[in-house]
Amino acid sequence: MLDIQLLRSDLEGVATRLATRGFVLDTARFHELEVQRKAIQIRTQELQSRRNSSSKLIGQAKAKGEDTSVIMAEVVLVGEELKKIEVQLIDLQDELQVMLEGLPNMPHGSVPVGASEADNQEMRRIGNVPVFDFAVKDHVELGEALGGLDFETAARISGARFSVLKGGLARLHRALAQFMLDTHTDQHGYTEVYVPYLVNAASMRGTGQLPKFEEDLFRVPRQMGEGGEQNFYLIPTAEVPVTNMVRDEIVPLEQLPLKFVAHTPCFRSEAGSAGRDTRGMIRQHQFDKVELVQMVHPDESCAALEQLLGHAETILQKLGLHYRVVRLCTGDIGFSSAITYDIEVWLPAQDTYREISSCSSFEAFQARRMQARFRNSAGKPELLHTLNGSGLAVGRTLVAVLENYQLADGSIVIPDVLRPYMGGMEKLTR
RNA sequence: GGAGAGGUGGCAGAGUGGUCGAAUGUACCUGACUCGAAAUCAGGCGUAGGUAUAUGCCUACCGUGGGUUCGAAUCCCACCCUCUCCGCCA
Repeated sequence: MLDIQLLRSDLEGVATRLATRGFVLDTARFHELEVQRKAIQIRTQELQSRRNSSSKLIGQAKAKGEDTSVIMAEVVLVGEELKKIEVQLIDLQDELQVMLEGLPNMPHGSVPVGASEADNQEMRRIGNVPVFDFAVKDHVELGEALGGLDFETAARISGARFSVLKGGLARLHRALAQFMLDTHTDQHGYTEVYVPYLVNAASMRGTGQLPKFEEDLFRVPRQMGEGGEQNFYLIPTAEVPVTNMVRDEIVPLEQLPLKFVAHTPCFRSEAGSAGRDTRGMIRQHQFDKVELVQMVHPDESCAALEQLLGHAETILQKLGLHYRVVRLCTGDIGFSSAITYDIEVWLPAQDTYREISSCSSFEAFQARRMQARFRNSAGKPELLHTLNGSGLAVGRTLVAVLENYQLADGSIVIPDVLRPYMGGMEKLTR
């Protein structure tokens, strides 16, 4: 959420910056609502003030045993007008709130201006494109031939966009997650957390998935007492539960930065991506991810993003996978993000780079929605900056390992760093 | 699932219809005492919003949402959450 004070003081400036990401801010409507809000709020507060002081007088008069009928008749009139005008004020404030929650974050000044993916900037390529002296197979072919990847059974159990892993492949998947967690906790200073996979609407609102992106989520209806209904939502990323750990909290300054890592499944409805990436494990309703989350002092968020990106890159480097880092342009960054870097890993069967991590700084956008604050050096509560990034998407990393480490006979060499997690196994064969 | 207790400021904890935005303690800040510190004493110290720039005034906020009332932290209703005991259970 953007700071409404900023919209009030520099509406055109905000509109200009949002325009760089293709968002049209209805400045006329906002201005109109603000004018109305101002007038009605002033009137409401005036009436409230009169009611309060009259009521106080009634109390004093009654204490002295004086007659209060005149003043009480007066304050009843005030009360009647108040009732009407308060409804108007609430409606206006609701409409402003809806508008405000629908506004995306403003891109950081360093983000290249562009309309789409095509305008993203490649920052660097690390490692080399592997060369094969045989025709490479994709991960589906490799996995099925190894007897460890089974989409048919998954379809029977659940449907499309699910997978079943077996034997060595299931273990390799687990090894990857363990390796990532250990690296981030032992070498990068993150605290491992285990968190709920079902969260409430307030948490989804806090990180920005709600109210705008409900169709991307799996909702789990939940009957509460006496006709009350509250939904749970399956997390689309660990970002949601982990970032919301500080919702409505005031973190002591000396505890910053907070750095958490979590390995969780992620659930996405993939509405709107029908027909895309239907083959294989690239785009699934359920996948595992190791997520890095930081809550930092506002002065530190840019540096923290570079560090966090480096932490994610370390995993790929240790696995010996070729990748590139892309800086997303204003037209391609996510709704809540101020800056985003994508890491794309090389997939030889597709002869292309595919996103395997997305690292973002949200500045105060999520913190403002969550009321996640710290106590600054002056002793005043101030909004935190939040960041997160995949470190990495486990399913896609498995795909990358299979495709990049395949041999001519369809077996897979286990990367050195994973062997301790594989009982010393060097090669995955049928 | 059953029974009971409770949710108040950074923390602890009073407060059962009017001078309560809220005692008290503690933490924190400032000052005094001191060579300095501790102790002690004095003062200050919630969040958000409006107005607009005045050390100003006003409004809202005591788990959440409704209601009663001229007036609600306080009374009524519903819900959520926490704790204790019993039952069940991985």
